[in-house]
Amino acid sequence: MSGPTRAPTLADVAASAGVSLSTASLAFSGNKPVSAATRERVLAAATELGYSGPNPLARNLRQGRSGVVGIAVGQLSTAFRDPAALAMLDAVSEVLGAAGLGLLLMSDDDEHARLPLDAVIYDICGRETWAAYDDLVARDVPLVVVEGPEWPGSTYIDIEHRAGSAALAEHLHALGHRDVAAVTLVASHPQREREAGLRDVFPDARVLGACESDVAAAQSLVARHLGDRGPVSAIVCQSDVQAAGVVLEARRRGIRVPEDLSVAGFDGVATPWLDLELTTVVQPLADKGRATAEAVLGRIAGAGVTDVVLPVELRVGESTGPA
Amino acid sequence: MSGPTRAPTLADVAASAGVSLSTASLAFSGNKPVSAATRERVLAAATELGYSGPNPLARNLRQGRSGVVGIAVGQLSTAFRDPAALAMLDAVSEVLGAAGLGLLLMSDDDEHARLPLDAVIYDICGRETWAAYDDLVARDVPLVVVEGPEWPGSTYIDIEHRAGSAALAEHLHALGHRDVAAVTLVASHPQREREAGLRDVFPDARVLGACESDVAAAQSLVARHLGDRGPVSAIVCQSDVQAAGVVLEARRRGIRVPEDLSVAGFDGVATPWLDLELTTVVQPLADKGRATAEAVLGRIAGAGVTDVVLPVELRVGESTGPA
DNA sequence: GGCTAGCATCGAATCGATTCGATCGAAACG
DNA sequence: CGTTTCGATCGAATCGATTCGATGCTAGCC
Repeated sequence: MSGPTRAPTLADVAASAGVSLSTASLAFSGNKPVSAATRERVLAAATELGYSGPNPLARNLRQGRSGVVGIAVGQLSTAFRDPAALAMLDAVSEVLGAAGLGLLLMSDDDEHARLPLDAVIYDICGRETWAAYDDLVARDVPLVVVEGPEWPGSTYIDIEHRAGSAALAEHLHALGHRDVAAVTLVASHPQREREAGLRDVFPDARVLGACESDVAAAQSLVARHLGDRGPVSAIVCQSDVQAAGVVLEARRRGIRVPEDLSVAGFDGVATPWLDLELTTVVQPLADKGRATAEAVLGRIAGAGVTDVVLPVELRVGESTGPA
Repeated sequence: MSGPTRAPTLADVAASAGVSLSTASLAFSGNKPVSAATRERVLAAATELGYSGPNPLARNLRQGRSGVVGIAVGQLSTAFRDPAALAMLDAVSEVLGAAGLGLLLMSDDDEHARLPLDAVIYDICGRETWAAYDDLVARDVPLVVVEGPEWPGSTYIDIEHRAGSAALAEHLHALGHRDVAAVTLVASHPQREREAGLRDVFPDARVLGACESDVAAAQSLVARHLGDRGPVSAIVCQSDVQAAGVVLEARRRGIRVPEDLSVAGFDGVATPWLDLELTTVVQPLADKGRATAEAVLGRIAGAGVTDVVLPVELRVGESTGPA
């Protein structure tokens, strides 16, 4: 009938239903009881006017919350290439989704200061600095840091990097290995912890080099550096994906795993393209994600900071054997 | 000095700087010129009061935009297990991020009606129905559908499924193959197009079965059904990840690729854990992501619907050979 | 019958900015 | 010198809801 008339608001609905704005609001939100008849009338008026529910922007302003939680993951392209990151993300999303919160991806080059975030999850992915951090602190946005360095005021979720790494090292030591090398991730807090665990058993373990958690990256790293520093009977990696790359590259060069070289991973994710089961340190990825999400919910609800450290478990597979 | 006083607002800053609220606003937004001296004064007052910039929730209400774009991907855990999805996501995020927009993950079980979204990308991932769709339409949220069925009012981004699939089929036909089977994705619009392309060349090609784009899923599918329906000299898959699973499973059973069986994929992503290059249909994943993001920007800016169909290209690798 | 409870509803304040139109001075111009 | 123009600033309206406190009305109780 009419031209491009503006979208109806709750006030229009209230007027059309013959009730006050506040009653109409209550009919939608259910925050206080409204008689069934009134609710009917309001909803009918809404349908007739083509009103599709309260404007979330307005509600957000009034309530001071946006319902959106950011998750900083460094570079998107590399962060999710590892199934371990996905497993955790999945659990985070599940818990937050059930609470009605959305999850917003933040890659660290972007300018996110203008977005309204109720909290931010900082999943370090190999970086210790992050441009937006100070800004978030200034804006009083609750922060939950996963496997990062502890920061004052932020909740801290972690796993037993050092103990897990040491348990794996002891396993190798018991097998008779003495010349052990590591493929590491780029410098970061968890990386240092893991190296410390390795050195608890092998004080002068060598570092072959650092690379991302990526099959191809590990392959080319090993290809470049395997012969560099004398004989090595075992290589420990910082992810199963890296370990898979090392196994594949070793085989390509005629080195048998585990007969000639033992290889170990970290995480405990499935590697279906590898025909042997990796020896690895299994971390509870889903638990980590859930703990992270629950920490977020707690912080949003105003609870204090409660850190979590989750246990890991050595799983001996077929990729390690006697020296 | 004082107790838990409420966070300062722009009005406080304006008062402290001795300017009007509107001038203070302009000093931050720069939407109209403000003298340098005034801006200095406002910013100084802000610093002193610990004001961390205009509240995004308030700005959002006023401007009617949230700066957040949703992306629906079905199940998170399965959607991003394929590097093709990640490559596209990466490009989307890059373009949207540059425009100051955030990307919010929507898994299809969640209730996202309460979130303020400026637009939604619908990356089908094998599903044709999606609970929130009607709601989004009712709320007039611009929709961009990637590889989905066309829906009135939504922008449509696609690739040449049928032509690409047919080109691959012709390649196999030229190699002498006559008994060809397909591993498919679950029923969906692109899946049907691709089957049509296959049947343009092999009218009675068989479907071994459908599974997700996942190495392990393809392996077990092939393990169950390879012998089911007589001899097959070539298997076409709907993703390189699936194809990798088929290659690995074939080898496990002593079937050589490509000597005994030709295997083809789709997408053109890297499969570093496979020691042979797959024959595949390469799609421009980054272009697809960019086109999607640009469509979103256009729709948010109020532009009309402009669909995009991107070309694909056959890449002959080492996984296909003479029948 | 008078008094108290309790439920449904309403009016008004509020969330924190952006932005339109008006005003005021000073510079530019003839 | 009078007038026009333009830039800087201000006041007030606005975005669209939620929510607090007050009011009216009905029912229950002694």
